Amino acid sequence: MSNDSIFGFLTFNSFTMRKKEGNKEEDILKASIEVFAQSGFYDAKISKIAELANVSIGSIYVYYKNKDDILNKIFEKIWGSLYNNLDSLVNRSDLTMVEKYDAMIDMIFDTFTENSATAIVIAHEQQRLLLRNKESFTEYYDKFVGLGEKIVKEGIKKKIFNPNIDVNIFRHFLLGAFRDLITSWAVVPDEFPLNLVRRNIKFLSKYGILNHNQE
Amino acid sequence: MSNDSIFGFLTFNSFTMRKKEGNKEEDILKASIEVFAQSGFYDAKISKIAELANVSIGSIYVYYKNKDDILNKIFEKIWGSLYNNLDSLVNRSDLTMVEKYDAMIDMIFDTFTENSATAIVIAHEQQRLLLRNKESFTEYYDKFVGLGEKIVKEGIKKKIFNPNIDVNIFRHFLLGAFRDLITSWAVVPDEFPLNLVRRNIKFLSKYGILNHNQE
DNA sequence: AATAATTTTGAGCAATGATTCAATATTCGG
DNA sequence: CCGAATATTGAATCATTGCTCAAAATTATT
Repeated sequence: MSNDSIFGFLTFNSFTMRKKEGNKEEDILKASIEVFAQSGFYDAKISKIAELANVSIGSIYVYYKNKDDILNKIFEKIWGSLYNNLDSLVNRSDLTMVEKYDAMIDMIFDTFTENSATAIVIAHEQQRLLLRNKESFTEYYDKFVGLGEKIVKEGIKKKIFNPNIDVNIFRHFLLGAFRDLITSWAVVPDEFPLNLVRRNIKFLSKYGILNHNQE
Repeated sequence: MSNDSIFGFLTFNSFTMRKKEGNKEEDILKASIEVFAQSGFYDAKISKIAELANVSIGSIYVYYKNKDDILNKIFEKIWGSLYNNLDSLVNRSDLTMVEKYDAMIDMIFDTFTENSATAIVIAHEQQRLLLRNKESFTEYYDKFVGLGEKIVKEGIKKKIFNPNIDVNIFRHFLLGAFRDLITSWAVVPDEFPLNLVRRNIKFLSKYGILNHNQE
């Protein structure tokens, strides 16, 4: 009974506790991302996910409540990651506002291109989920957006960004543009060389928001 | 036999031809747009559409081959309308390039805001349909995009627009931004006053593409 | 009014695919 | 190797809903 401890009451009945093999939970999530990206949420078959994850159908329901739950976990994970990355960026004082803005774009860009299947899933399903789940469908998504707006507002206060721009509208403008471009890239990568897309997003969005270019 | 004429061979067997009442075909389309916008294509029930259109379930299948067919007709109609409007704009020689560009934005904006439910349907389903139907899912959509690119290219040739911008990327940038903003407006109109959205789209997109603002 | 043609109807068929759960397999401490 | 606890399985269940089609209703013609 080597697992005994004075804090034993805090642990799950820890002896005769069988360890789960491999990491089915993660395998299922990865497979789901692929299948959702390929077929869209509604045409995605649980059986196909099970097959791809090398797991039985029943196992899926051990780790996830249902099909929707899988989708939610996918969002939770990617927006959590984006939030954390943006969080460590937002308070850096060694960057100018423009550098910070560029870094934000790079960060979003990198995250999505490194997870292109997830990007497709988000591009396809997020709008619908936001509607269904009117109030905050993901804690992290809201936090992420909050941080993004913070950067833009800071830029406005420092008169680097155009104060006539509505921050909320700019947010949708940028994320919307992002979404279409990332999806297009993920579907036909050859038509959308990454460097080109990144450069264009930066240029187009920046010179729409910089004070620079006022009449 | 008052319907007889020397062109009688051109008419359908015109006697004993019963006229259909009202306009079920259109009623069904309108109801579908509402239901699709409300619930999304997959959660939309044919029975609900029938109810809203004041029509029996069976009638729907007289006018449309199946559920997908209805969606296609919705796209065909809105993109056809957009194409026609843009077509009469593209060759006008009484406008400067900037005026023409602004008019294009206004035209898209007006069409979508006058048909906000359709706008939501497009925002939600188009990506998926484009994927599924890789090659040209709507004749009019492709034509519309072609005209849009023509305007931008003309602007570039006249050195009004920045020649370093990739036209294809700019197209996705603009339409993507549009999509998110129109959807957001349609869902929570109070948070997105139309005039403000329109002005911001124009400003943000223009000053990203005008030669004006180069460093 | 009778007939014929067309339109409308909606209960029920059929297919689909998410989810369940009783049975089986695996692991672990002893 | 045993027994207890946990993990895995996938055939069977169950609910859902798109779509069909035989019957009923409507309209036009004579």
